[in-house]
Amino acid sequence: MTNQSAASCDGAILQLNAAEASLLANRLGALADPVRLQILSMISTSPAGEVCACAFVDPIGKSQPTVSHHLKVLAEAGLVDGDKRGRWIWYRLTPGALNATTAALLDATS
Amino acid sequence: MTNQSAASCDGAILQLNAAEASLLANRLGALADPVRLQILSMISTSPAGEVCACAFVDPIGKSQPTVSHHLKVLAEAGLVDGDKRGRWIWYRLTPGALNATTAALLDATS
DNA sequence: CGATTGCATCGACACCTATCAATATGATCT
DNA sequence: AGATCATATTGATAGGTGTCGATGCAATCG
Repeated sequence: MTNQSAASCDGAILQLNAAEASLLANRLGALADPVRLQILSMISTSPAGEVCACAFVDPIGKSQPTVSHHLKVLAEAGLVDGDKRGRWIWYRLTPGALNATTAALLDATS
Repeated sequence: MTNQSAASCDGAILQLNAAEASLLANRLGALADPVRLQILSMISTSPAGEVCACAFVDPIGKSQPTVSHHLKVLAEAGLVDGDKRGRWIWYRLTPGALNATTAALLDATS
């Protein structure tokens, strides 16, 4: 192989700009936590499609403030939506949000 | 509505145990960074399907050690694979790795 | 051989994040 | 109204992470 060091490192084009990459990274970051994945899993497998906030603490084994923190992260990422009914808040998955994120990821990586 | 606080918070079952959740969270964490997403994007859109490590630094605008760090994270997550040829290391996507992660995520959230 | 080049590693730093105890808030029950 | 309960917020802390300059290492070049 001849020496073509300059040419060897050309040809790669930046498809994803920094802003788009950060946006997608943020959405993926909201998913990259075991507690949040367990929360999403519990909601998705719940017969009613919604779970009371109080129902996460015991199975997941974290404190109530910690669970509350993760629910907030998920809500701010648009992955879940809380509905206050009486003293309780029922969380459900935001329709299409998860699929949108995975689709964006697969799209960004062709 | 009568007071059934105890019953109100039952019925949600933990599907994803902590170990499975951590494993998936780690894989997602490897994706949850703008620089790493840009790296994956550049490789995926490269005509040859592989990109020299030196080709990431300029377009992404981070230092060489920083890029090297992110390539290591991606490699340890099994998302990319580096092939040393001469003085250069060519990175390509690990076939199926991205699809496997998104599939695991969608599966965990039914 | 010595010089150069591509990449990894190290050390340091700033920043972010997960976690919990304590407390606040706001709604319901008695 | 006062007590109780579900949830959020605050404050503090420990550990993780992105970043870069400096340096080391291994391979190629001259």
